[in-house]
Amino acid sequence: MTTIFEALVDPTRRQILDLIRQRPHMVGEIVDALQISQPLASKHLRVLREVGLVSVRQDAQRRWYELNAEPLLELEAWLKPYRDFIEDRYDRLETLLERIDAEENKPDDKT
Amino acid sequence: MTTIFEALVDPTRRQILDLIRQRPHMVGEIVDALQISQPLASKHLRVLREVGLVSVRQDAQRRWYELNAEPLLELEAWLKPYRDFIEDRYDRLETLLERIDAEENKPDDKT
DNA sequence: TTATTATATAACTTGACAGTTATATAACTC
DNA sequence: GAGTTATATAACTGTCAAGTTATATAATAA
Repeated sequence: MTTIFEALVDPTRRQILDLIRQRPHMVGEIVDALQISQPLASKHLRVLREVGLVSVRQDAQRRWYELNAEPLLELEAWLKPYRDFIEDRYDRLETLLERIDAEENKPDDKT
Repeated sequence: MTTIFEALVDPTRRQILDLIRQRPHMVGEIVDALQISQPLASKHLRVLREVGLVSVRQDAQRRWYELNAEPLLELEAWLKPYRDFIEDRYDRLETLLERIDAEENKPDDKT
């Protein structure tokens, strides 16, 4: 089983995703656009299929690959606690700054 | 240069991040918690340092590693257009359903 | 049917990286 | 100082995955 992380670690696969995000592409188009060999494209597309990031529509000999972004929600979910972590830190900083500000404007401040 | 994707592809490194997200950990604690060898922990921590995901605070012989989540914002940024893609599809589906609904309740509907 | 077009797969090569063992560094304790 | 504790690094091994070349499959066109 391949994780979403493994699927995304390869830069060529990320380029493929960027491409088909615009519109479905057939294999030949991907090969031309990314200047890679045809077997390599097929191989990468297989990995992307396996994790459900692309789906295929057959049309004669051609195969149109299109993006299926839903599996990326798993990555979103993974990120969530880290986003919270950042926000937490930011909130604490804000509180600290407010406290300093309050201190500077105390009523008994004689400056 | 290591990308954020490369840093995150290794499950052990993700475990380390999950750990130190709770609170800073020293190397020995990570070794114990994840049941990995000490050199391996050091090696992974090095990678995480290189991409800026952890920072270190020295305390005698100990080194406290803490999370620095900011680099993950790069991943967020990468995800953005894909999130938009999903939303777009959802919106179109909604519009379609509304249209079907309107069709079913046309004034000249004789059902 | 034969030739052609489009894609997938098999077999192989190579490089990179996870993990190991052994050793270095460096600070503390006695 | 000598020994101990905590971590980093060097050198090595094995595995796995990216990329290549050659070939298979399968639909179309002639």
